Amino acid sequence: MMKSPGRRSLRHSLADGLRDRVVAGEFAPGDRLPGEPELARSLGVSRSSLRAAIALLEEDGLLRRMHGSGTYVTDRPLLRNDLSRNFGVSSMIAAMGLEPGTVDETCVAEEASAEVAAALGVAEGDAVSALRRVRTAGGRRVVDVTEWCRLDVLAPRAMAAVAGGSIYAALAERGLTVHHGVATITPDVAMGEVARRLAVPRGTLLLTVWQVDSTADDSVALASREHHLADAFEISVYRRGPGGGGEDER
Amino acid sequence: MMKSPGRRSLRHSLADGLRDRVVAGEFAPGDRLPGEPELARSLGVSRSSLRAAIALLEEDGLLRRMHGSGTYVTDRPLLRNDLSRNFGVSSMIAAMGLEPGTVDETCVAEEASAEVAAALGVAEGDAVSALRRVRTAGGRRVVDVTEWCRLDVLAPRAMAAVAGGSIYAALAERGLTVHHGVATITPDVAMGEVARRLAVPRGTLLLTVWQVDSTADDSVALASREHHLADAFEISVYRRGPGGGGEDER
DNA sequence: CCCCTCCAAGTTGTAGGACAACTTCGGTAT
DNA sequence: ATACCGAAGTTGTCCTACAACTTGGAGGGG
Repeated sequence: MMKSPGRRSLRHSLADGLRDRVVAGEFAPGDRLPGEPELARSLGVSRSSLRAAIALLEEDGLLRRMHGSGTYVTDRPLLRNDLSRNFGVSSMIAAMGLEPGTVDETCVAEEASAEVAAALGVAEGDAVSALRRVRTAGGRRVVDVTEWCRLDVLAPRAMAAVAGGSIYAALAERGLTVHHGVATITPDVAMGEVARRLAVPRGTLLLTVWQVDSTADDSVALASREHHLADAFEISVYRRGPGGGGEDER
Repeated sequence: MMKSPGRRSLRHSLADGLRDRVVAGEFAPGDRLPGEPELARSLGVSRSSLRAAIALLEEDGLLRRMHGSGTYVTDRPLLRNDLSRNFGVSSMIAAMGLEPGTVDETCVAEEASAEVAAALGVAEGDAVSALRRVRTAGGRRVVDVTEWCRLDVLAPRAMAAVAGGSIYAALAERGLTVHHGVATITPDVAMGEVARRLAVPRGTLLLTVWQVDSTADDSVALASREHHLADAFEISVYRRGPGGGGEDER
């Protein structure tokens, strides 16, 4: 039938549409959705596709299906900062209702550290593009971000053109849409340059997020390190299982 | 057709089976799986159910489907500690190849703090069951865990019977299988009692995980706070999107 | 020999219908 | 009032067919 939005797979478009309707409040938490046959008819798609879309949202924890009963909206209010979905610091800040900003932005070509080199698949010491900036929320410095790219992916000049915007958007314009990433979280304290950039005393508690982003074909597009002010915002994760990952649990 | 394992929905059983075969190495990272029709026949299920199972694993980041080409195993090596799936500290420790242990275990009824009360849905100051213990990995103290329950869910006596085991198992025996949870992560430093229990100097960096676990019908079953030693193990998260959650990204 | 085009086979994506398994709720008999 | 039963509605699974897409190889032209 209709095939208006983008050309991602139909079930993803359907899932997005349903997600929007849920967050818009059309279906309140705890409500039961219309039956699949009816909903599929009203959307002009087959029940198969609709079910695939619902499965995505169920996996996200937004919906919950009960055999013989119906499909319900989860009671859980939307996570303030769901680390498994929200991408980009500015969207996290915006999600809290604060005005995102950028200061102290510098962009250079630098030699890759061992860690960065391993992530980007280059040799240690090779030149890579690096974009460093401090993100502000309502004028307050909250995150110190450094992002690294291979030179052939985004030259320093192109990286500098990002200018306060999202580097994901710049990559997407070059046909490199980030599909997923793996983030590692460690506690930390502000020292030296980081403390100065964030304008906090040495020893201030930080949450450091080291992340490697890849495209749909698993090629690494971006590596980044974010130093978050501990009290700036909460970082949450929706955890599934157990029961989805094998029966260990001694 | 056959319906051997458990009686969770078929697609979840299929997903578990496939996941096991992948982690067992039957399909190496980058490999292409057999076609859906063939795989469905060999498993004795319909292609619809198989597709639903594959969709789950794709959402987990384990598989990747490409229209017209095939279904591939993700290159990403299995995350050491995927916070969005691994449940329970002992399984995290076991996943690292270390021997999990428990020391300093105490179980009492105590008055609920404001935070605990809000999570469990009781009034502040009401009595709740509390289980506190230190988890060890290979003999080293790595996590200080406190878990709270409503009295009618798990009485202190029943909670004490857990004795070094998983509280999830104890809950499951009472028909309360934990279906999902929401974890909030903050950096922290060891102070006072926590430092003493973990046998580290004051000021040692910690990663604190506050978590609320719920059953399939969204009723809260358990709240917990874990103080992780910063250098004990890495905590990682697989992040999907962007493109799955609406087009913000200024 | 190299390169380009085109086609055929194989793959995943979607459609649509049928039935099974399950829940819910109201009616009915006890 | 209570227990039982059944009809209606819902999600779960199966089946077949076709559309959309990718891949690789055959074949021809340079």
